[in-house]
Formats: sequence, structure tokens, C-alpha cells
Amino acid sequence: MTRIPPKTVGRLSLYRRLLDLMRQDGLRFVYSHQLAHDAAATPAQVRRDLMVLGPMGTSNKGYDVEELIAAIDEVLDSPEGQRIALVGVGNLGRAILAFFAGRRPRLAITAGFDNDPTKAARVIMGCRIHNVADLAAVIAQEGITVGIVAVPAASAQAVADKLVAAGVRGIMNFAPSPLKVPPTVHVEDMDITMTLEKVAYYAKHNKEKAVK
Amino acid sequence: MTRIPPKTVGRLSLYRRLLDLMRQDGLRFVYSHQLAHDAAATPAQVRRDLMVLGPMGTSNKGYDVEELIAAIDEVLDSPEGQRIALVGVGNLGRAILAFFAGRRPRLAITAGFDNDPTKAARVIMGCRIHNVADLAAVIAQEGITVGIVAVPAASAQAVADKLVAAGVRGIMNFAPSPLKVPPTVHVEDMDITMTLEKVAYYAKHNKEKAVK
DNA sequence: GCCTGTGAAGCTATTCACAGCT
DNA sequence: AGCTGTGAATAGCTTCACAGGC
Repeated sequence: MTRIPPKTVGRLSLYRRLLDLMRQDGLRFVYSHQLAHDAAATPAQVRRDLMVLGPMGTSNKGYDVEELIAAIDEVLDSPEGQRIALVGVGNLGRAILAFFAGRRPRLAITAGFDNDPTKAARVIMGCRIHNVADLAAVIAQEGITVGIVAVPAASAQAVADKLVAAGVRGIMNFAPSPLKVPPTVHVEDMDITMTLEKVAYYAKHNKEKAVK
Repeated sequence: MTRIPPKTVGRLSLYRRLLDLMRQDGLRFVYSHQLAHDAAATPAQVRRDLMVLGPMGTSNKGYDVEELIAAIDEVLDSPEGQRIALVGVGNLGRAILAFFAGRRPRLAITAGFDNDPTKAARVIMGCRIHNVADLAAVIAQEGITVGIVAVPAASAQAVADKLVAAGVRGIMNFAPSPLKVPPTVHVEDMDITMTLEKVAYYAKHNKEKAVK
């Protein structure tokens, strides 16, 4: 497996979703410029991204939708699937659960954690909620490899440390404070405050130019 | 105003938050390596970012915390402040409202919109909820310049079009579909599904390396 | 003619390394 | 000695432009 650039990984995930919609519409073949249009990218960008899958397209006919999806699955999914733990079942945590309820079976949130005991042992959106005290045990038992941090900034680092100690290899972080983790663990930050201030800045200063 | 790179704008927002915590702890001066530590960046990165503020540091003493914050305010904030509209008051929308309730007064969500009439006219987290039909009127009246799209993918583009028509100059988009907007409008995507699949990919494939 | 795949060029972002200040 | 500010080097990403295929 050759090294895939992070931005490309993200866009492959996007392409797959768009392709899935196309397939539902009965579309068999697609051109790079069609995908580019839907993805708000350029055709060159799309072709460059798809290069990591090996040659997939046919001159003048474009890409076979079915085959493309399969090829992206091959790259992004792991055959046994991966399970995800969500820590922090507040407003945001519940929104995330609702978002993912019954999406990709290969990538499911199978355990939630909260330190509020009234939430523990409940089942929200088909996901069982546990007490954070049981975090390590549940993660080991379910073979969870990915964690979502949706707790206040003050406790985010402590939660991340627990997740890492429990063997998690990737973390999506919603807390507005960068996490310190060993280099073997991959972190993606979703800092809502930061992003909103960025939007506000460009809303104020933009004369031309846009979209990321 | 010289052009500031997007990544730098984001990090300035982060630095400001970290500096604010330091100030609360009574810290007067800070070195680039201390800020870098808290921001999970390198000292060189921090100094490079702070260059857009002009020379601020003192050799051997570092940066005056108070002055730095003021300089960042100067760049990021607009004196009259900016108001934000949130469209879609579902799980995610409410989480965002809770997140921002009473944060920066210079950047506040002052109006929410939903097409569910039972939600309209209510006040959630201090934010008045309107019917989407009144979107243009309310945005004009309150002088709103930034929109947050927190609706399902199917209606995201329609909502974005309405926001743009109403005069909004920046959009934070949570829907998992890229928005088509004119180049005068700045969009930042917060695609939770995409990010999570990215994390899952690197959780599986990472032997070394990490953090963004 | 119109498409894909891709080297090469162009751009943006990060890191290095060091001169200058205190 | 230890810091900032910054040219210069490097790395990463996107766009151009065209050879080759149907």
C-alpha cells in the first residue's frame, strides 16, 4: 500500500458518497468532470486523487461507478470493519450519534461513555452508554480502534490519555484544545470555534476568492 | 491589510484562546515555545504566524500576553462585531447553540431558523428561533454576515442559496455535501463523516507519524 | 473529439538555520 | 545564553498541459 496524502483520503470518502448517490440514480459511468462538479473540485483534482486506486477509467467513457466504489471501499475500509467509541454524551455527542445511526456498518459507533451516572446503562440511538470508569474494559472487549472526544476542553486531554492507554489508534477531537498524543495515534481536530472565527474573518475581508 | 494565509487565521484564533487562559493564570510574558507547546505546534510555526501582527516580541523576554491578545483582536475582530444565523435547529444545531452561548460577544449567534413551525418563535439558549420563511428579512434587519448550515444534506444547497441571496458573506457547513456558492462567499466545511473516515483510515494504516 | 493518466510547473505551508538584540 | 524575526530550503498540494487511447 503506497502512502496516500491525507487530503486525498478525505476526498475519496466524499467521492464515495457522491458515487453512491449516482448509483442510486441508476448511473453506470461517470466522467471526472461530473464528479468534480458534485464535489466542488476540478476535474484534474479528481483524476489525480483517483490515481491512488490504479488506472480505473476508460478513455471517452469515464469511470465505471460500481467499480470505482468497490476500489474506494478496498482502500478506505478494513475487511473486519472498525468500531468507534464516543466519549461525552451531551448535546454534541447525541448529535453525532444521530448523525451516524445506521450509516456505514463497517464503521459504527458501538459504545458511548459519560461520567454522568444517570446516562450510563441507557441506550441512545442504538448505542449503549457506559460509565467512563469502564472505558478500558469495553474498548478492549469490543476491539474499538477509534475514539471521538466530545467533552468540555477541561477534560479533553484526560479523556484522550485514557483512550490512548486503552489502545485506540485514531481520535476525532471536538474539544477546542489540541490533544497531546503519541505519534502512533492520529488526531483530527474539529474545532468549531476556530472554524467559525475563520469564516467570520473571511466574511469580513474577502473581496474575491473562496471555498477553502 | 496584507493577505493572511487561511491556516494562520485559524491558528491565531487558537493562540488567542490559549493566551486568554494564560492571562487568567496571571502570566505576563510568554515564549514562542510555550505557546507552541500548548497549541501542539512548533516554535518556528508560532513565530511565523505571529509575524502577520508585526514585530511583537522582545528578545529574551518573549511576548507580552496582554499586547498579543490585543493585536490578534485587532486582526480577527471587526469593531462593530458580526452576527451569525444558524439554520437547522435539530440535535446538531442545538449543540452548536449550547457551544456558543455567551462566548465572544463580538461574534454571536443572534438568530436561529427551522422549518418546523413548532420550533419557531421559541428561544433556545438565548437565541430566538424563526421560521425559514423569514430568513431574508431577519438577516437584513439584524445585519447578519455569517451563516451556519446544520440541516440534512438534501436541503443544504437550498439553504445556502437563501443565505447567499440574503447577503451572507461566509458559511460554516455541517452538511456532508459541498456547497456551490459565488466566489465572494467563503465556505468552511465541517464534514463529520469525512473526517471520521479519515481518522479510521489512519487508525488502520498508521505505523508512525500523526497529528493532522 | 473527448476522455484518462501523468510529468512538469506553480503555489502554499512548514521547517531550518542564523543574524541581531538584550 | 537564549530569545525573536526572517531569508532560504524543503515538503506537500493543486493546476497545467499534453501524450495516448477509444
